[in-house]
Amino acid sequence: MKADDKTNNRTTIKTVSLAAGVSMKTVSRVLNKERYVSERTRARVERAVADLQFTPSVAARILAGKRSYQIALIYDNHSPHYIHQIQTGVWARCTEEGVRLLAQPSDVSSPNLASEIGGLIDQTQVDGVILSSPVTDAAVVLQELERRNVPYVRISPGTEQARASSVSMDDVKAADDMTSHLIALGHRKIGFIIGHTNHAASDQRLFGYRRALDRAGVSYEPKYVLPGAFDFSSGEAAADILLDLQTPPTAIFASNDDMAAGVLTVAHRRGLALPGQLSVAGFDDTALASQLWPPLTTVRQPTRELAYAAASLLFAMRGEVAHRRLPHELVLRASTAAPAKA
Amino acid sequence: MKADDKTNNRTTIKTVSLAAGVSMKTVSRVLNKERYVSERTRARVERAVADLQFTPSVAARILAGKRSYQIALIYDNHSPHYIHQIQTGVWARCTEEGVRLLAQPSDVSSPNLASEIGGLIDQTQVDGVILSSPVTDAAVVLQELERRNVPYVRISPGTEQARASSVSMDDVKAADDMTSHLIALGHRKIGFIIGHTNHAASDQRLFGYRRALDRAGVSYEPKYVLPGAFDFSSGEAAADILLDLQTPPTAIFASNDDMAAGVLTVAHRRGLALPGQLSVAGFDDTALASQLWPPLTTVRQPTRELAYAAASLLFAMRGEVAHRRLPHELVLRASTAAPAKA
DNA sequence: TATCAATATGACAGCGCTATCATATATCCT
DNA sequence: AGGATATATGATAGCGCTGTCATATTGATA
Repeated sequence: MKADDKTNNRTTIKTVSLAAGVSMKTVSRVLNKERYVSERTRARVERAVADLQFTPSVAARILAGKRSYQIALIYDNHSPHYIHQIQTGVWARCTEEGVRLLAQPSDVSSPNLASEIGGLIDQTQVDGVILSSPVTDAAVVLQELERRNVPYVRISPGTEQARASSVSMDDVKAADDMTSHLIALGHRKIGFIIGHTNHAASDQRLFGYRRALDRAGVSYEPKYVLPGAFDFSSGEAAADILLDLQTPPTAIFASNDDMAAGVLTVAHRRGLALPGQLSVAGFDDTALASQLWPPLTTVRQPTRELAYAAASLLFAMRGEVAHRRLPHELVLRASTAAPAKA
Repeated sequence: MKADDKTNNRTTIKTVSLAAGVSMKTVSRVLNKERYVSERTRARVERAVADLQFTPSVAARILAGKRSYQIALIYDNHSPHYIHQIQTGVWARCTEEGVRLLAQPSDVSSPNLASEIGGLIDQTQVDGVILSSPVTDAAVVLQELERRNVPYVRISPGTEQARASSVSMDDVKAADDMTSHLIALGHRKIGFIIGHTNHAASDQRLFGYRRALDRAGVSYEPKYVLPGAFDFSSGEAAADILLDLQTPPTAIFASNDDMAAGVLTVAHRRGLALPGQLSVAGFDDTALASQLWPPLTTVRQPTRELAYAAASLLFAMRGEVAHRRLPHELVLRASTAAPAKA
């Protein structure tokens, strides 16, 4: 990349101060909405800023001040749709606040995760971090952030920790709701595909499934519960096993939509009538859910809203720990129905 | 967000220079891989850097130097999957280069698009920009970047411009290939759903479709060609119209996978046997394509690779304009087959 | 009117780097 | 050997802001 010849005619705070007839410091005060600036002066400065189309240099602000006007979003998630929602939500809130967002993909299984994140902080001096699952549960990361005294918020499906702020939804309740829906339709043999083990939500959803069965007096059958990894192919694999059972389930509840899509594919491949011979439910309400056939019954996870709320929490942070819980919603589509008579 | 008490014990280039027994400037030279540093000195400095876990402050570098070690990726695309691929590709190359990536969602239809981007550049002093479709074709943006002398690369499906570097795939050829595939299967009545009009690729794909028909001596029927907007519901709408025709097409080629998913849904809803009664083809090979039923025949667009190549081009830029074209690939799955006998 | 706090503004240092220029040493040629 | 280069290193001045401290200016209070 060619060295860009910035022939020093940048508009700086000095240019503005000259134009407005005040000191640099006063311009700085206006820019930062500090107290003790008279209305007249403020107006004059704002005028000059607008006329000159002045935009302060983030670099200089970071170097001189304590704030960097940047926060980082750290994620390691293989669902593009989920990440996109998270990014969009956080970004929206950042824009309102005039703060820049650095998106930082990472790898929770990397041995030097903590030092990578430490490096990021040193380099960019971000003044806050938002963590999305499963990085929310990487102890080394939390430690690193605490050691460096960097405020952070966890977007954490289902889990709250006393030490750090978080936003979450009630995964247990959501899975319970979905399972109860299937039971209400008349299903008694309900398969369940667990999510990836490094996501805290996976346990929560499993627990919700069991709780609903329990309450309804439906016996829990370990053979109906299989591990998955939140991806399409693990959904296919689990579905094949479930449908090969002597008494296969009449409904399968997958811990996310991708795995549910895998179940649908297997069902189609086997020529099953859907939803008559097999009901399928997912979790997340990704774009995928409504584009499948039959359209997928699922749980709408308020991802974008969670992300937005997380950023709000970060900006409002004053040292204390806070938690926000956002409501989920059962989205009933055509992939679930009463089981066919035996 | 609480003001982070940076109790000034930051490791700086000065700390390192003291430890290594050289001047600050020499440390800087090593950091920037400049010439004229002896092997012995370089080793000593690198040692000190490692020992102290030193990471230079991006802010100070930007302020002092000409480079900012940051580039921006500007996009406005409603396909999370596409954006994710682009981000991942660019990010990978940036990481190799030690450059930070700012992701900048934008809105091509916004009247102050140019000034937003101007502001971004002023604020962050990015030393290069990567544009993804459809921002690639927003004239105001290109002008703004040129005016400010910021190097940029366009990730531009199908279009090359003499004035700016770009990476692209051959959309015309790809659409031609797919259409030819359908013709080879025996289809003569082939529906086509055009992409969103603000994407340059849309025209290209349409042209490829026509060219293939032409070459094969299949007559072009305007009634088989409908507008779309690259989203699921426009695919559904177009499919409904096409399948309501007196002599409906035996195959439908949609300009992207989302619209193809819409076509599949309509076909299922109408109880058509797939692919016997209707072949469906998409474009992009998003994750969706293989998760639908039947799995979708589509064109694999090398999105990630395009993004990676775009970043490479940007870093290698020395003022001259360059173009790279990457190969696409026909992905044949179960959604296309010979038409059923009439 | 004198005294104090609250309000309003500015001068100036310095954040952590890189650019520029000066200087010192090694290597080459005729 | 004696200059002319190429190589290697350092001293110093900013980059564009914000923090700190000093200095008005006002209004409120006794």
